[in-house]
Amino acid sequence: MGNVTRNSDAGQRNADRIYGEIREKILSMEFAPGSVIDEAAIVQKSGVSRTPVREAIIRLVSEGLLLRDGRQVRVASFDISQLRDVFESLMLLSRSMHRLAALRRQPAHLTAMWRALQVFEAEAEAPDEVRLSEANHLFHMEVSKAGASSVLHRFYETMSIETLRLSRQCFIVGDRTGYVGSEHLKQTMQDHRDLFAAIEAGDGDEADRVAQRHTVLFRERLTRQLLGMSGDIDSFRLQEEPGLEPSGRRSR
Amino acid sequence: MGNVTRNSDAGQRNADRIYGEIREKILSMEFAPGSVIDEAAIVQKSGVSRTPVREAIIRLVSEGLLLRDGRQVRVASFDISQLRDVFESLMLLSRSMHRLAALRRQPAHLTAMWRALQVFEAEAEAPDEVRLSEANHLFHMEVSKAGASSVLHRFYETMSIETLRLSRQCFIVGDRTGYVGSEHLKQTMQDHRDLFAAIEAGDGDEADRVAQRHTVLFRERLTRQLLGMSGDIDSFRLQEEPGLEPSGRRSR
DNA sequence: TGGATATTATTTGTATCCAGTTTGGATATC
DNA sequence: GATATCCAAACTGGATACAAATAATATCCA
Repeated sequence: MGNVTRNSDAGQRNADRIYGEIREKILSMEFAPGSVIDEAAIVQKSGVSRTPVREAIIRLVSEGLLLRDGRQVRVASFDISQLRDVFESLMLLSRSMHRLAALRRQPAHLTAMWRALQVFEAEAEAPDEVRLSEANHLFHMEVSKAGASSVLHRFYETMSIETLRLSRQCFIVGDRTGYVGSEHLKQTMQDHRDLFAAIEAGDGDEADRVAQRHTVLFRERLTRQLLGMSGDIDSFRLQEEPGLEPSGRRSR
Repeated sequence: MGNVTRNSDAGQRNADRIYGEIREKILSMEFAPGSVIDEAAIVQKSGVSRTPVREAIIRLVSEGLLLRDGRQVRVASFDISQLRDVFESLMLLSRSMHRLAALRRQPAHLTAMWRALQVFEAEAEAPDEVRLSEANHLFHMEVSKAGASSVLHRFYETMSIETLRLSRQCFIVGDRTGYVGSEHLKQTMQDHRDLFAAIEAGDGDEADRVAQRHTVLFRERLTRQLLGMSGDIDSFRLQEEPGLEPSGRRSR
């Protein structure tokens, strides 16, 4: 079960619980980007009253995961005009954060990072994209905790959540041929290990460099997915479609 | 009247109005950092019911201006352990943002920036610290709009709000001797003009450099204020306090 | 007199209710 | 048949009523 949620249950208030549930559904794409949130339905399903549901929605709007669209509330969606901004900010924050992590990590941080890294590598065996991206997110969160200042950590977490959604969105709409076992996944794991090594060694420059590389790698995967290029495009077999007269051979 | 608030009234909903009012009171230090928010009192004064007041509080908690302290809600306060983080993040975001602004500014941005710059300089004549810091904030917001991506702008705005509060807090608790007309103020205005020039010229490197200088200047003013050093500390006249026996001369 | 427990009061979280507004559908008229 | 108008239903924002939890005070016993 996914749990990217901050308040990992132990939820005291109903409002917190509902908040976590809706958030999870948004991040897991169960609530599709752009779809409207039906408050009444959530009230019905959850069994609580409108008040805690409304609080949850208010918070999610404030965080940017939901947004008010005139009268109704929608799940925030992505458009291409945001892509540049997102990657730009991710690059900036990621590099700075990893540099700081290398300079400030404590032994406890290293332990937590290593554990998260191994969880990711374990997940990389099984072909579950959702769990994998979640493990990846959690690894980067551990790193962020290791060194980022509280402020930077918060910003980086916001960006990371954003990219998690973006990644899943691209996975759904885009090309999803054989990610598990792919070259990209191998490179990702290598990056993680390099990041860990640099941070463990306290090498800020190296951490910065690898973080940069890692962000580029991520960006290229997404763009490739979006553009539908599954590696070598030349391997396509263009075959005559049945039921077309010979003269109907289309250009392209 | 201060108006650092985003939704500059025209607020349709009661909740929005209350949100803006509370936010303003927090930023203006009318609601002191650390003090508890009395929901009932706000309900009484505003004349609306608990529902919109609660919505406002929920949003402000989500933004970090308020925070839940067990049962009650307090105005977020500063402690010295945050200072490093704040300046670190401010430096990072400020430099990046100004660089982007130089690379992407449109004519409309330049107009707005120039107007805000002149408002600041006009305020610099009158000795009103609150209005001055607000004009300063608004200038930097215009710059941020000029070039920062939507994401970066949001982060920078958050930091800027944070530093605005920090600045006012330091002004209240710290040394406040003759800021208006001071060397620091002159340097601030010069920085603003240099920033504008660099951005107008599209010189990203220069914008970055000046932004860095400006952030250092700001940081040094705050630390000086906090440490209570009003310029040359040697000018203190140490005089015998009346009503103390000669042997009672305290160490420091 | 001091400490502990019980009771009360205040505050916060939740539920329900009400009013205003908007949307969808149905009917009537052109 | 199409369009316009009106009515109804549903939803949102806001108000209030209710319940639960915590804090404060008072009383009783040692």
